[in-house]
Amino acid sequence: MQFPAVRVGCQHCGARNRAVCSDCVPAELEELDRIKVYRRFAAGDTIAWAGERMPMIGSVIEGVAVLSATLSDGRRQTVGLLLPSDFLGRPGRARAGFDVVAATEVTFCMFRTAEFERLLEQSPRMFNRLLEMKMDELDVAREWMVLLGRKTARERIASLLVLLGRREAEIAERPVSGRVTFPLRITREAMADYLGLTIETVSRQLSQLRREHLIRLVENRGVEIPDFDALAAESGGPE
Amino acid sequence: MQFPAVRVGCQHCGARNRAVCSDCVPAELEELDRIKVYRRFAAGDTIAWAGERMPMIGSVIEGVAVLSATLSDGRRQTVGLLLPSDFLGRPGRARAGFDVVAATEVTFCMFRTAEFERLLEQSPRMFNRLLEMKMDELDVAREWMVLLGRKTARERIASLLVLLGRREAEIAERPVSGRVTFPLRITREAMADYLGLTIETVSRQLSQLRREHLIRLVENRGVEIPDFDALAAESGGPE
DNA sequence: CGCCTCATTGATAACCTTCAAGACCAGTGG
DNA sequence: CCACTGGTCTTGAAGGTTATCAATGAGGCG
Repeated sequence: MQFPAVRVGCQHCGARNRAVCSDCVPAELEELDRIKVYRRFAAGDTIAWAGERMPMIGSVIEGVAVLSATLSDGRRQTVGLLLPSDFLGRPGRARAGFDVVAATEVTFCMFRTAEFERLLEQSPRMFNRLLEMKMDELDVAREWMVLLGRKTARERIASLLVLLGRREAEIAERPVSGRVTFPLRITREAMADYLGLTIETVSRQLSQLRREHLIRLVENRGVEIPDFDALAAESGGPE
Repeated sequence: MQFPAVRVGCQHCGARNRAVCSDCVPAELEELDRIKVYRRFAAGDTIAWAGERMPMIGSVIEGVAVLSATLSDGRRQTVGLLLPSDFLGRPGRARAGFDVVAATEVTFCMFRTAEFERLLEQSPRMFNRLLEMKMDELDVAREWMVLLGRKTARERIASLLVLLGRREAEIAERPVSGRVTFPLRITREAMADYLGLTIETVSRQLSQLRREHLIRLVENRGVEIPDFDALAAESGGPE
């Protein structure tokens, strides 16, 4: 299901400093402003199906969407998180490579693919920014391959919480150490799909971390990390 | 250990039609020709360490290199294969994100990072090609995330053999069905690192597939697939 | 209240890893 | 020539981690 969403001027956009448009000059922003459309999706909505045409591409403004693949027998693996300012879509390719699903209510700032590609050609700044973002995504995907291939369930949970906590602190421009608190916006199922686990294992490992006072859970969806570095030490990182 | 390698003119380069330089016009090729250096590495050589400076970036001309991550306790996960024409390095970033290791003897066509970046700025064609290649890498990495997160050991082995068999058939320009034969160039350890398994599990699953006549092994390193589609059906693909 | 989704917890089982032993082969040096 | 060594691979037995199956609880909403 799709809802209309309030359209905000680019100058006041929350994703402005990190999105694909972040290096744009005022003239380019005006152009984007003219062709952009806001789209809001409810939690659970499928935004695009793997293999189907994607008529629009754009940035997440608010909320969380996921990229995921489904095997024939129903097994599912999330292969990417789309958080505010992240870009959805592959310019130059008409079809989606993966399912795109709204994990929470999510708002996109979208463009018709053809129009966006035309602007991209005329804006080396935006083109460059897109390359940077795609290379960042690639690094993130590869880090996640390490998690999926080699980390234990406990380490996977810790890694995810560290990732979300770090992202939260960055956005709030707070130090990423000591006490960190943030809302877990996604369900256990979404966590399991992302971590390559089952919801039961996710639940058990969260409980275990809670029993060890490495985290606290507030009504299932709020996370408090009393000592960020202590949790990070459980995430099986490289050093 | 590093060996000198014969320097070939770009016009006659085997990677020319698929590498980052594939869309370059003659003037750009001349420029690249002037600043390129060939480097050859022996199987097992470490080409770059994660976190260290990478003074050169460039394309694989021949052989296989892998990108991999190592956790503090020695667990290792391969996160990318570099095959001929693939690009190594992240323009704009001085340090390697992962270890780069020669899986076989491998030859690179390399450039000083700064010089390459300068050319990149002046060549929208090459810039565009680089973006395409990075987005391809991203899709491949995400497909592999599905394997690492959800597939069984048997499916992982089948997937790898199908991948290698398909590439072999493509290069030989033969149909990718019926009987397919190719050399396994890599060790069981390299397979295990790529598949997120142990060498024992790799060995057992290969033996199991052999017992079921889905594959034949010739002296441990040659693979014969009597019925490609039958093996593909064991790979746990999406449909 | 009944019904739904989401989450937790327990019991059991499956799969893969770990530990261990041995085969095979190539290279090396006595 | 042969013993010795190191590397690669296979196979077996045992154990651990996670999945599966099942029951229950908590919270939202008609």
